[in-house]
Amino acid sequence: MSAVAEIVHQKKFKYHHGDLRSALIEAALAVLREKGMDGLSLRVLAKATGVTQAAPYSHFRDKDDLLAAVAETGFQRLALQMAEEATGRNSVQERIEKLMAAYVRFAVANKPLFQLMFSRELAVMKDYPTLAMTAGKSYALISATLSKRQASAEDTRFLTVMIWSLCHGLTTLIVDEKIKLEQFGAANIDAFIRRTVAPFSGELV
Amino acid sequence: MSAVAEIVHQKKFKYHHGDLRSALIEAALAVLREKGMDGLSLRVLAKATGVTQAAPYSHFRDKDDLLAAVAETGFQRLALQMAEEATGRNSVQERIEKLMAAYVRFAVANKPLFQLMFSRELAVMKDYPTLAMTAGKSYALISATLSKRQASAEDTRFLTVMIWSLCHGLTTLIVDEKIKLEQFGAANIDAFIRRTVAPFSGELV
DNA sequence: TGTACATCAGTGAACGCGCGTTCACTGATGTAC
DNA sequence: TGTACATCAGTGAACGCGCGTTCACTGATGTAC
Repeated sequence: MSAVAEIVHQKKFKYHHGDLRSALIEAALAVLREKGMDGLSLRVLAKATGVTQAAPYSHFRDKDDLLAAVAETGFQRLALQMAEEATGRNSVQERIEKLMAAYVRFAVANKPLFQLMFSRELAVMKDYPTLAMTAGKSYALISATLSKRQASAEDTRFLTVMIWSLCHGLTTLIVDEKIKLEQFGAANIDAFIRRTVAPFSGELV
Repeated sequence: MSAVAEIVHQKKFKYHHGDLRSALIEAALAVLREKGMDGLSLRVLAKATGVTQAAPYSHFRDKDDLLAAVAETGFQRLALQMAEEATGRNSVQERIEKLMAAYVRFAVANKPLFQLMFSRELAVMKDYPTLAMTAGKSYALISATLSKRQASAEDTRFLTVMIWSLCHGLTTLIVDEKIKLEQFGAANIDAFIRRTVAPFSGELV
């Protein structure tokens, strides 16, 4: 194969990217991690995937569409991480603690992504049904754990909201730097959570 | 006074605005309420206060400086609303419930402002010492209430974090529309909070 | 009371920027024959 | 196996926009005498 043919061959592969859609989402996650929400523009993503700035429009209706897809990936990973961390734990309290720890850890490790997932802009995106479904997975994990107790469905529902609120509040306060762990003499997230959950542990039987 | 003189007189009052700084903050609050965070630009605020787009720079170093001042106003109002709602209540549990209700209500009534107050961009703004101080008032209100119980200072500190997390989480989940009150058959915020706080009410003695 | 002057809040024009989105197009691909 | 053709992912140039910030300036104000 001649050098020119080789170039043409490369060109061939370059022209039709192969999986630009996934590449864009992956690039978005990387940009979020490195530059935060403000650095996230379609043009940047296009450049990052080696493609013209108009190319993303072949895969996403507009920027919101791309954002929704990124958020959905985020929710999937969050749920996965929570599920993994809680496997093998049988005590309800221990499972809850692990779920919460995974939640906090995910958010801390992916601050801008977490911010995007729970941003108000995204609330408008209930036009994206699969996103809503994926977003519900974390809730479902907590709810399923709590329903192992002997309690009415309604009781479980309210306790789920409470746990999720506690978890989400703790997480956002940490992520947004309104609470500093060191401030409370907590060595790590797990200890801090255990301590914070302690007051109402009686409920988790 | 002649018509011309009157115009000059008006002009006089217009040129030196009088209290542009306050006017800008007030305008910002209005814009946030009506258009949300995205509509908030210095140019818009300048126009809203009837002033040139460069005028704000006489009162604020840059946009962040203005944003910090707006957020501080928000924190002041939040703390005020919380303190007002809790006065006259002596039971710790009742006070906590009222403080939480005020917190949620404030956030729901001022979604974009609340969003700004707790946004990560603002976290970088710890260069604004008075802002940090004002932001701590809500925490202080909860902490003061809880310290009325018979418990160690450390115990109080952790319970404060827990209550604040619960409160803040519940609030943001409601504001960001991840939780719908109706979904849980709650008639109003107070009932919902009472129900959510119930599980660990034993701690609040 | 009247005048000279320093101060500084606000003007108006301009800067450069990155953004989302559109458009007519072209090149690569896979399929039908 | 080879050719014609429809499809559509990606190109490259351009659109209009609003933004934060700067700059030399000017007009109003209050103070010192």
